[in-house]
Amino acid sequence: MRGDEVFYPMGWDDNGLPTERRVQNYFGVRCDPALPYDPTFEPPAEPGKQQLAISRRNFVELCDRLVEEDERKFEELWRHVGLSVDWSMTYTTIGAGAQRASQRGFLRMLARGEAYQSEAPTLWDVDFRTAVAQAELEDRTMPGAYHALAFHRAGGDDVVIETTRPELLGACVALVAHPDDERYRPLFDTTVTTPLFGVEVPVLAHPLADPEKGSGIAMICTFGDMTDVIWWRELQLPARAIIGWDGRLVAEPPVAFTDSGDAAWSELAGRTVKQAQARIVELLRDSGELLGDPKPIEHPVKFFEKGDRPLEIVTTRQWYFRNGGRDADLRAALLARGRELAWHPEYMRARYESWVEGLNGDWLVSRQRFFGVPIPVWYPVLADGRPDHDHPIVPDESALPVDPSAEAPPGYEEAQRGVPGGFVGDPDVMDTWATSSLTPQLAGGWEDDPDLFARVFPMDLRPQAHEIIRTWLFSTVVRAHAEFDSLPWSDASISGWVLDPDRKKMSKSKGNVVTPMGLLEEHGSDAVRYWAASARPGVDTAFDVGQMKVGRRLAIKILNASRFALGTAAEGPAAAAVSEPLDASMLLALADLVDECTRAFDGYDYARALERAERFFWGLTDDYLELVKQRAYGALGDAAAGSARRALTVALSTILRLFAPHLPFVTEEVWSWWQEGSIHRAAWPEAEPLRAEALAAGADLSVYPIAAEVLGAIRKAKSDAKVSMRAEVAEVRVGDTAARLGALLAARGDVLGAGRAAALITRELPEASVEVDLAPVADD
RNA sequence: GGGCGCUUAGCUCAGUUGGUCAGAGCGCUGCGCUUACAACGCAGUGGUCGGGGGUUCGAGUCCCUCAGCGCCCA
Repeated sequence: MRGDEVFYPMGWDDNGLPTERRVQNYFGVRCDPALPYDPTFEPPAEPGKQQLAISRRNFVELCDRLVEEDERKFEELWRHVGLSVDWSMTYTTIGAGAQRASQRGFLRMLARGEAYQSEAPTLWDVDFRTAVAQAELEDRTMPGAYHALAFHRAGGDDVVIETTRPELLGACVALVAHPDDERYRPLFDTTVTTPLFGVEVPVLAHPLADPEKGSGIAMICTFGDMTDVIWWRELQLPARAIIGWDGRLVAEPPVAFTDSGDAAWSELAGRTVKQAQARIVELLRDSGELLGDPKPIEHPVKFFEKGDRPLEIVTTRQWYFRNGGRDADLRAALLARGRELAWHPEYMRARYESWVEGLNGDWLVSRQRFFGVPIPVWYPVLADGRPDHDHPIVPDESALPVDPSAEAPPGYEEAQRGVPGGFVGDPDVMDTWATSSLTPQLAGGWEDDPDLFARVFPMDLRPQAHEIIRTWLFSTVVRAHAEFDSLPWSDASISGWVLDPDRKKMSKSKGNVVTPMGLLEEHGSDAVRYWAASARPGVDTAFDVGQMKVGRRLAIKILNASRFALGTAAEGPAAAAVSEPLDASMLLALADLVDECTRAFDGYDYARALERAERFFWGLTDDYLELVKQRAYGALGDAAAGSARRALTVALSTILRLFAPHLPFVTEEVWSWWQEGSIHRAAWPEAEPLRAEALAAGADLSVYPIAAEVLGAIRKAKSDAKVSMRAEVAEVRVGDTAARLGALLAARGDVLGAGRAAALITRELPEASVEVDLAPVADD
């Protein structure tokens, strides 16, 4: 509407865990990469009680099938809503184009040293059996208990520590206390032996030990939490991992235990963390090394945001992208990008900054999953059969996308897979954010369509909700900064959430999700859009059917008012320009409205634009339409009627276009009654021509409001008298200042006509007043 | 623990630079079929703008402080 072509494709983020989980539930299957591909496989019609194990390729095929169905439904939904998406440009995060771009992006990061692999303690979801990134964590408050355990000191008293995770005792590598803690200072650099297992461990000092917590001295295990990782690294301790990828305690003790320790371990091996905790508490109680009863507490525990069990920390080899988490200069540069970006609303920038400032490591991008973009590297297999991770083999960019688990790297034959002197493919896929962080590149045809890309990148706007600032927004900034040394877009418009009617976040597990199609059918798309557009940027908004009804009423009002305005135009010719003071006054107010709506949209405040247009429109129908009705039908002569018809036509045309972005269907409908082409490609209204026309007629802005005010007083008098609005009025007496009376008299005919009044008497008074004498009602 | 946001009529919310800003819609009450509109219109009812303090001639509007709610981060 303002002369620019909008590049607005739709993208489906179909890659990743949510799709996998949905496929598992929908078809009743699970992926076992060890199984061979079955080209004839068809999922059962009904998911069985036991999940059916299928090959990775069969699993991915089911994912592809389901996302295709889902995307068809979503497209139908968005078309119904009236989004002006160019559906010919649709992109995904799992399609071949996305895989190519994502792998290309990976290889470029690798070549520049921004992607690297590292064997390190990693946050691990034992159910999904994958590593997860910092951005995917959430803290949940969980019940726990402090268990007081006695460590033994040669020739001295026991040392008592308190831990919430006694099951990790076998992984204990040291005790730690604060360097200034007088209670434990004498113990530093001595050793103690662990209860139950009898392992000798040192007592060390570190400032992260909190003297206020528990007994002030803690056991360091590999690994109970991220603090353990820091202690382990900084104090150069050995690793004694006891939790496997499946979340169960490993079969063999991680270090030599005493004989009784081995016996105890045999009771624990193979148990889940929870089972192991229950058993070890019994064992410690029996041995007398658990002092007193566990003290229940509530404490924050780290979870994968999509996970059901607390995260464990296991040591694995993973791929990382540099994102400023370990590099102060890069962090500063990304913070500067955050300041360069225009945020709507402005205060959302704080979330970006606090996130970037709080990063404590690089971005872990490899996932031990199946439905995703494969990490495009292979590794040589050494003579002893081990993969040589230090010398990854990369494909040529022209060969992308590649699947290293199905294709051989350049210079190798498939027969060499897994054999010494041959190769193995990296088995992992990338984090879904590693692909969706490229959405501007995917949508704009990065390297595939250089002409398009040059025209659309960097883009203007990222619209998204606030909870994924740390993931989608931030990761997209990271990638654009790395690849193009620029922001991916100039502006970000951050929306809130739709909450359920009780202002709770909708979630599948709570079962309070409302899907939109039924509402669109019940209330109409314009009505649902009206409700959505009424929520101010960044603010969560509760689902409100009442607001939708208001929106529907507004749409119907637009139809009716348009019918009237165009109906009067059919009664006779419209003037070339307005001449009546009331009409000119209304046009002046309309010009101000155009300015206000334009300013609001320019500032991304769509809700304000809607609210102002709506307020003006209701005033227009309540007052202006009533005031000009008789004149428009010709009661005051052809010239006066022409001015009214002109004003109504101009006002209708303007208001429709102001509403068009919010209420695309009703405005398009009315537009089609009397205009060529789509309203959505019509020019956005301009204030100046309206103002010029009004001023040429000698406009006085105050005519319209005072005429409306007096009409309102007449209506009130009739309402008080409990008579029809058609009732005749004998006389209206208005007291006011000379200037306002002058404005009122300029619309005298309109006021009398609309009020069905015979006479209007004015007098100058310091206090404004309106008195109305109703005409006597004839008996019949 | 740090940060951000919110707290205005029974409900959902507007109130851009301090001066008709105490508003809208819903709800409720009453009236009305009026050649745009009865699945509607008109009119009315309704709030010490979270508490306290301060700046100012004047404060929902600025400052300080306290409380509650929500979110982000640690």
